[in-house]
Amino acid sequence: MLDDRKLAVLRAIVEDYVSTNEPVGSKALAERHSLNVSPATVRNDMAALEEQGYITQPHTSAGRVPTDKGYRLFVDRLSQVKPLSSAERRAIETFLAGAVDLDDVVMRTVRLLAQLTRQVAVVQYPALTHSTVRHVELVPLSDRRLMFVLITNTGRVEQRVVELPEVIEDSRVAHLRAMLNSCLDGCGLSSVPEMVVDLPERLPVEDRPVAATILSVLLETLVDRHDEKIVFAGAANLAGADFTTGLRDVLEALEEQVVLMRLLGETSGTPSALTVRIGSENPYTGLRGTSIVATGYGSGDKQLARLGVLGPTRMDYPVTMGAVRAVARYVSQILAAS
Amino acid sequence: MLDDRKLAVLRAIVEDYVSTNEPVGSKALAERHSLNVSPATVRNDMAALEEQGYITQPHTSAGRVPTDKGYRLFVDRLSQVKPLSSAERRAIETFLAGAVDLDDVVMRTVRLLAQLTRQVAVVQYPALTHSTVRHVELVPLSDRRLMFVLITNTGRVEQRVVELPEVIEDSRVAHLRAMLNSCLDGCGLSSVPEMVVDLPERLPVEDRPVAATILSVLLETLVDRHDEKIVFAGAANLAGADFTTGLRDVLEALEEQVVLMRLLGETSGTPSALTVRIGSENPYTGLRGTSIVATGYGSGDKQLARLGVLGPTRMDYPVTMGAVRAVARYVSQILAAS
DNA sequence: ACTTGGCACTCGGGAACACAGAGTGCTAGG
DNA sequence: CCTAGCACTCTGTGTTCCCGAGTGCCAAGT
Repeated sequence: MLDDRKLAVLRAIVEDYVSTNEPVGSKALAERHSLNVSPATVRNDMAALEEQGYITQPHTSAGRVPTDKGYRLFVDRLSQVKPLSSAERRAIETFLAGAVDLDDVVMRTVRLLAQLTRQVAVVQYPALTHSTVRHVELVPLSDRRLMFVLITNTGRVEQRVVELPEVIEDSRVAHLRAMLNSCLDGCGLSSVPEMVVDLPERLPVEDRPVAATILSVLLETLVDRHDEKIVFAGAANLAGADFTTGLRDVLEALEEQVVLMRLLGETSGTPSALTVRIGSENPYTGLRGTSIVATGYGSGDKQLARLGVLGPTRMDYPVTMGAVRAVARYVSQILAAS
Repeated sequence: MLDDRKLAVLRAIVEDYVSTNEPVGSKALAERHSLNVSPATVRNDMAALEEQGYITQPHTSAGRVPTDKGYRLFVDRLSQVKPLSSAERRAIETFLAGAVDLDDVVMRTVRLLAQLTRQVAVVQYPALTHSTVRHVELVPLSDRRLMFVLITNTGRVEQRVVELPEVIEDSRVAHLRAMLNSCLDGCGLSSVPEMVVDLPERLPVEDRPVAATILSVLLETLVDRHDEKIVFAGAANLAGADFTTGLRDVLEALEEQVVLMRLLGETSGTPSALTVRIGSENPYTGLRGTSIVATGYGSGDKQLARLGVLGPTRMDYPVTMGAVRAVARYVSQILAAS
């Protein structure tokens, strides 16, 4: 059905179209790529490819353009991820190494990725869910309010102000703090709720209301932040490209946490594998015309979160995939080290 | 030189051009606005206004368009800030009231402002400089590393990992923490350096190297973050407009912290006053064609930071200014209350 | 002295049109 | 199964033409 040469033709079409942004015709194809066949032959193959929906022509007698299905085949079978140059690797390394805290790591990552791919980069903050508690801190603000701070092993810090049901003096706060820390230190955030359920009973009866209040805020924090924080950068790279759907829709989608979330995708299968979503495969209507290349990252074996790149369907997939994979690896290293 | 009617004509031109986005001609002007003069008279006035550089025509015999100078006059003398509707006020209030922490406040603010003005909103995080220390926390991570956390009265949290020169056990950490807090609690960040200068001497000699390390990180934190964090939202609102300079430049500018910083502007005179920068008055070349409306905000009398809106020169200044002013006030309230 | 109506003038933008060129599909021959 | 040739079909571009909005100026009116 699709012999080797037809595949070669498809590959050539994708490559040419990506680099020129113009529909590619049979003659140019036969010349530029060493197919060793005549344009007429190429035309026959193209007709077959079009028949099966891999390419299409914008209007009669213009060149051919890959369809989403064509890109899909290209990504799955005709391309291989292109590794970065060693210069690029060094650049990544030094750039990421300068980060001072988690915010900084994420910010540098997203900018780096945007610059590397010349597209829009999207990075999700490391999930709380898979982190462990490193420290819990209670800071008295006034006699009826205190600030609750949760520090995780990935360097993330969550903070909330808690209104207390009663006045509480510092020594009791200190005691509570000690209890909380001894109970929670090192335990996974997902197991916090069960660890904490019988905590009030182990406290003197007069401390229980306060403890309950604090715990409810703690649990709320864990739940609230289940919708994780996501940042993006490189919107300027969209300026040149033209989308079927209009630039506005794309920008709007980028500012919706929820949409970004679904874009990066639920971990499908192996978390460290590259996920590619092409055009209409996309869950969000405003983003037909764009493709997403994403992957998970995380220290060691656990996947902490995901990052990726969004660009026009007409993108250089091998290069983009290479960049995404490389950046994910380096970030994972950095996070593991801290 | 510029009698009342000429000013009225200028105002009418600005208003019409802003709402229609098309050069406005003498006939339409005389009709729509009740100037009670003939088109010919209007033409004479327009000629005078053009002579003095307040308006210009894109090409011979098209309507007139305000110049930057024209907008400037309009803003300074011909318009008055338009207050928000009470519905809008309520919306602001409820939307901002739901914020749980500082990040949340800033995020909600910037989105709110973008939505309200249908333009790009820019918000600077409350400056560390004018805040005071609420608490300092030291969290042991391993025997040679600890996390240093600084909490300010505006709810901002700064964190750094500190590599220690020697192994240190928990009791000494606790002692250091107590010292730091008793010394720094409540004191303004700007005065931290002097407060801290003689601290090592008040410690047992064996703690001094460790204390010095921590203090140097503390001071570094204060300096580093002098370049404040800035966020923006509403980039999608740029999609429709066309800039003389190209959308790309605008988006690029928005991703440069430094540029944004200068955009919001150094506090010129009264911090709570509205600053308007129109087109070429702008410090950054890529942003000719855009105007900025900004103002300071802060709890009480101290200005903490600035926020504002960026849009095409052709914007509805009275409405935009009203929205910026209102949001700044509400944010100030929220911050003061927490 | 200012306002007004009249008038000739200027341009930009859209419609109509022709044309060159790229690209195609088809068919017949190797 | 590949190839060469050929007729056909488009798009994009350049040209021309014309309409109309809008102007500037002038002379007459208040």
